[in-house]
Amino acid sequence: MAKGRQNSETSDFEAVLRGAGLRITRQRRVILAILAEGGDHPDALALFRRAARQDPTISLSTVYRTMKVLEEKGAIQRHTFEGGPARFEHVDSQHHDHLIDLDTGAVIEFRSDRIERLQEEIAKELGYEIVSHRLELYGRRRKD
Amino acid sequence: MAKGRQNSETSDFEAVLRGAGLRITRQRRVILAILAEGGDHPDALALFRRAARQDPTISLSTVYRTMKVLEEKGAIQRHTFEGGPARFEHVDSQHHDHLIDLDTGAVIEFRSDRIERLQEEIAKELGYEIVSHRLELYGRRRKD
DNA sequence: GCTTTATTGCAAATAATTTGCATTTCCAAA
DNA sequence: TTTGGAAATGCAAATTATTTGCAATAAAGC
Ligand SMILES: [Mn+2]
Ligand SMILES: [Mn+2]
Ligand SMILES: [Zn+2]
Ligand SMILES: [Zn+2]
Repeated sequence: MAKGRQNSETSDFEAVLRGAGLRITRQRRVILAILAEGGDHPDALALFRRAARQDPTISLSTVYRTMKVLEEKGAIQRHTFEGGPARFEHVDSQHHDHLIDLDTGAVIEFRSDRIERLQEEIAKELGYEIVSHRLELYGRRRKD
Repeated sequence: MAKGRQNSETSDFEAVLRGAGLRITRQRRVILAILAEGGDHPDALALFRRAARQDPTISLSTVYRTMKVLEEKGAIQRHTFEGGPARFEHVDSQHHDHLIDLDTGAVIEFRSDRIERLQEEIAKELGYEIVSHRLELYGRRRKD
């Protein structure tokens, strides 16, 4: 199941690259596979280290460059949670926002159609069209 | 009116500093006055330049250091809008979120109790207590 | 005024990310 | 298949934003 998913995701990525007239290099394949499998939110260095296990010739520059180009193509998303470097995630499923556990650093995903709708309303009232947004909750487990 | 406001705000700041056992220096007074009057969201460099007009001896380091200490004391807020350095604002009125005009860079403030409430609900459902949050809308004026 | 200690300015250090350039690799046309 | 040229890579150096060490300065309380 992870295997099947990885393959299809990887192919999606290749489709994205090809569709954008970009080349499919060994290092891009490795990086993309990691993002697709992982399902988490690694930063550039984490991504680099994981990638280096599969391809020791890969460089941090390439990770950064790949993230930039993939972000432009809409294949990944870049997050900059408070304090800390940018983190990346594979864009496959629907949009979601994040809750960061201040104690563990865990990133929890959630989605609220009501909030999404309210944002649109607010923007409209102000005479604006939303291009993107960012909603992050920072909190701690409630002890009951 | 701007005069009266400035005075009271400045005094508030001094109270915050005094209360925290911090010293009220010439440079802090200048920086704080600028934030209180301005009502906008300058970054460290902008703050430094404005401050330098009133006190040419001020340094960028001091601006950064002052922002850090005031943030810890809750007297100011730090924002990190997409791309671009941290920006600061005086905390006086009630909480609000921001909409950034992608074309002009303008920062528009808004507040929605409904969204605030929904955030709480979501966190609660996930078993969390919100400590802080960040909601930013990025958009452009709608042409009608 | 004098003493103590926080604060400052300056320069150097750090952290994250980007960029210039020579070299390698992809890929599609032959 | 081979091959030519453009795109991508690795490495080192550059940038950007912010922090920090340290000697000098200046608040605050006496
Ligand atoms: Mn996510
Ligand atoms: Mn604001
Ligand atoms: Zn959202
Ligand atoms: Zn809010």
